[in-house]
Amino acid sequence: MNETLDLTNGCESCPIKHRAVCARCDADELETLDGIKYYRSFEAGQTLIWSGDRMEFVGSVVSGIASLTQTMEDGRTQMVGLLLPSDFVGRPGREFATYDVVATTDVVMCCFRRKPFETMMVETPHVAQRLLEMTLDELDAAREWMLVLGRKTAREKIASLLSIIGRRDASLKLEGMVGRIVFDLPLTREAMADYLGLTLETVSRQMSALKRDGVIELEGKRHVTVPSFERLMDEAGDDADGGMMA
Amino acid sequence: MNETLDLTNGCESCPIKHRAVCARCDADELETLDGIKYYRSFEAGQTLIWSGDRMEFVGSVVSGIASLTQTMEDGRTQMVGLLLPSDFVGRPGREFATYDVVATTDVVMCCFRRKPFETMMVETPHVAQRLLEMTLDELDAAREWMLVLGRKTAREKIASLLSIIGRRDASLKLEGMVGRIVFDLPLTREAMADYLGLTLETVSRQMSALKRDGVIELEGKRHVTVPSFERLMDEAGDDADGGMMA
DNA sequence: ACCTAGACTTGATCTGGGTCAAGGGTTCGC
DNA sequence: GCGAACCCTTGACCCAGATCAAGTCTAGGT
Repeated sequence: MNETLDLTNGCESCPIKHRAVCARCDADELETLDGIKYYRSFEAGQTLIWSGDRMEFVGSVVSGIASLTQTMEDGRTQMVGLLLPSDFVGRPGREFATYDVVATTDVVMCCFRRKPFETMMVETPHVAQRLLEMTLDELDAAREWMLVLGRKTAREKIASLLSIIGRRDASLKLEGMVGRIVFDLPLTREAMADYLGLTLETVSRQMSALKRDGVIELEGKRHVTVPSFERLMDEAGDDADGGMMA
Repeated sequence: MNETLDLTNGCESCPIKHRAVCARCDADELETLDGIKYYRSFEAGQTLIWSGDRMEFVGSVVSGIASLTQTMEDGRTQMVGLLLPSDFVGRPGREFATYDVVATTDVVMCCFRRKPFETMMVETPHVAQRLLEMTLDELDAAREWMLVLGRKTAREKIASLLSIIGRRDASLKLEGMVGRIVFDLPLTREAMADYLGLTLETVSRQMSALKRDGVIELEGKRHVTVPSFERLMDEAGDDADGGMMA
């Protein structure tokens, strides 16, 4: 299940893309980065970082999916971020983690030791600016998610999640987000529930309902076909310019 | 109701605190900033920026409270950010707003024209780094709020909101967050509901319940006394080291 | 003094999604 | 091939919070 690690892809996934940071972007600097940058693999289900742990590295996801989750003492958990390839993990300047980071599928990370990374960041304006951009994108995503969590119905929540995953997945293959989309759900029903603030039973019921109503087709539990992305957006309540013409 | 604008406070509220940006931090540079930096007042209820509008400025809140809200076509609204004094508004590098920004109370903003601010940001590493820090803080706050929205009960949600406002308000006056705290709620019941993903009736009922149970005391609708901050934290489900000893 | 409007409270009722419980399907290891 | 461990589905029931509907309280305005 663990794909072979492709270093070229690793580079393409790198969100930093700066010669002083990403060795793959400028191979002749590899020497000076020895011991600062390294790859690391995690198995599905493994917790990469526990909340409260000292963070030894920051880095970006090369392949696979990880998630940030918060847990209350009584066990209620909420996923607060989904880390897809090229997403950045870790907060420069903060020594201890404030969320659990869990591998949802098998994951390969491109890691940098935290301390030297921080030093480098101060000296390299490019990187701070790139990180700022990425952080602002994450903030936007988090806020979009707050609307989903606070105001949407269970059905809309599921449709929203499917459209996010579908969009991100499909954007690699096509432009324009119209018509048929096919992808594999990288999340269990329970993980979906944790993301959406629902129970896994409700997720299951709503998936069945969306299937019954022809919004999605399911092959097995995970393989999803969306016949009409506009219809899905509609169900999500996002209505991205959809439904304009009668 | 609009307090007299105190420029000294304006400076202290400034999150940027860089001589090339904040004229008040280095008065003799004021000349060169003419036309770039300016103050602006808004009345309670006024919408500072509409989602989709071109953003002419970025800036920080000097006094008062503003909020970021998202609205669905059918009118459901969710507050996705609360802007207290010193918080930054606007996304450098993005031309159009993605949320409504609404003045919850009368608000004074310290504004910078967007274009020159962006140019300056590229040339001044300090500012990008400071903005990164602030954005990371906002991201943390947003994620904390996702847990609240997704997994907490109405009573816990109210307690969480009160503890956030109380903490931020009281931190100006005392350290250590223990015992009695007194503050004025800057939000209507409806705004609280929009923040918490509830209806205003539920907010009202839970406020009454917390009062009945002695967690808070109310004088009028807005003046809140919290006899025991630990108790409030407990109600919020945060249990900040509280309840250790039987 | 009276009127109006906005902010808030409280009650009665309804319902979406939670909870509890009993299955089914697949994929392991043996 | 058989049990065990997951992951998922479906049904029956219940309850927290939404919805609908009166009010109350206070601050202005005339």
